[in-house]
Amino acid sequence: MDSLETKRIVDEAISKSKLVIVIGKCRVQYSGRAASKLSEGDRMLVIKHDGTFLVHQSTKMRAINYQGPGASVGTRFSSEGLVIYAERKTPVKEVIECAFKEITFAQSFTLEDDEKLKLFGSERELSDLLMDDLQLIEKGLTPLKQESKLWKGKIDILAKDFRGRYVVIELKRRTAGLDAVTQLTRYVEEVGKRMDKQTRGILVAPGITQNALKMIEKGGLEYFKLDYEIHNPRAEIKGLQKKQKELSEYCEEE
Amino acid sequence: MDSLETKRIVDEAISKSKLVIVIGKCRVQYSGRAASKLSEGDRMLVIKHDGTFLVHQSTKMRAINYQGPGASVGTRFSSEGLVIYAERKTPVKEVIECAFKEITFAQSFTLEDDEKLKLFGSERELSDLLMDDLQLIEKGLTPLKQESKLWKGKIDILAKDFRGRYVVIELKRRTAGLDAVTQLTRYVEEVGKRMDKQTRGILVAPGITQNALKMIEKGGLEYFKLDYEIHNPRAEIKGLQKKQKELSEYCEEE
DNA sequence: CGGGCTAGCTGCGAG
DNA sequence: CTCGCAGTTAGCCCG
Repeated sequence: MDSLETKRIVDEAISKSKLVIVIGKCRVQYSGRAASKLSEGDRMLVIKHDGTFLVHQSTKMRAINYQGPGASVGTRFSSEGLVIYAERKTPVKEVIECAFKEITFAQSFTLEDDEKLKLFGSERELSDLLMDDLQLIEKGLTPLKQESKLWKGKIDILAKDFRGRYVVIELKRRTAGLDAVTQLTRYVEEVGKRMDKQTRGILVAPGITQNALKMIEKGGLEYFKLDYEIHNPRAEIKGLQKKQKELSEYCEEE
Repeated sequence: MDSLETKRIVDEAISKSKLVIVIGKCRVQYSGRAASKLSEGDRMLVIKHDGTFLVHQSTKMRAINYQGPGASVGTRFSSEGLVIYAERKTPVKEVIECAFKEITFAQSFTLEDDEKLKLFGSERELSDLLMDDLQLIEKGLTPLKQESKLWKGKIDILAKDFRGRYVVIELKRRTAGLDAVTQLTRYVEEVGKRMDKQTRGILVAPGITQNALKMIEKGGLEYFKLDYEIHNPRAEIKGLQKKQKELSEYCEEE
């Protein structure tokens, strides 16, 4: 396909806010938050009307090189042929350039689409379900606040147990790892200092890694296995299995 | 465009391991790790030969619905028209279905591309630079091990200072937040327990959030501002500014 | 395979 | 803008 014709197609697509696809052999260069070079090969370039600039290889989900929404796209000719580029100034100056040696295909399209994705089984949905019935986790547990903000971060659910102790609940929609435990630790530490040394912390997740569980136990925290099913169009909590460590010591244990 | 013809194009693309693009008005359903519904609208569907299945809307970088590499793709006719789907069994059963009401465009392409991206300015590259000259951070600092594996995770750089104290270094290529500090805390805690209570922890990053800095200070840790530039084709450390808190107490301070 | 972690993460939402 | 965090995170690497 002709470079000049391709340039016309891309320029027109940009001015008319259309989506444009260019397929061909190209080299890619990027410079900004990081920098990269990609030698010649066949790729699919997609440019959206919001400035999104995606260079896809023949495999993988993610674009190998890209520019996010807000970029300004342009075309020019170099000694090598047609160069399509996208530039962004904020938060840092970034440039991506795609130099086409051969062009297989180029066409623009109008996409009308106002629909938003309805997603089920998100952490927020599970959190709402738990807020409605914390008893599922433990009898006597009453919700205080969802998304409670501390300076050390944001607590998923803050509650009080039957004895009046604060309970920090960290919820994960999938297997929890060390990061989840450190998060919980951080919150429990702050609530404990600000409110009450007796503050408890419960990690609620469908699974947990070995090391994370070990850390939970050493840290005097608790883990609750949460089984849920996504019925579509909504999630539902199936059953809850306790695995509670006897509240004992927050004091260091070797 | 004709549905039957589109089906033929997609089926042929799958069997011949080609990339195929379908553009048109469609509804999308997904079920697996989560579930979702997307009402009718114009979208671009991209299917790669490795099973990657991407449904793109007219804006944003990320596909609104997708299936990763390894999915098996197929087509069928329903009462509504052509349905293109992708299925995966591991790690959990997942299905995505795209039901086309109208088809604007459908075509397959062969993409030959063996090139890998060369990326500069990655955390690993910065880590290597630091290992070569830890003196930049502090005189008398000598490297012990990179990517040292602990029980509680993986330390970026483990070193010893001029007094023989262990120093855990956590490196971030961009502004560090609370998560980076908790990570560091986790490592310092383990090294401190296993090796030496005097273990220090240094967070090295080009920036740090207010709360993260507060947490660094309260936790008796240190922060070093790392200025680097990516010259392409490699990163280079520009200057290093110390902001060291006098090593004082690991004991709790209110 | 799981486990831990980076990512040019992206995207969202609150301040 | 910044900050904190979820994500069908994806992708990598190492046991």
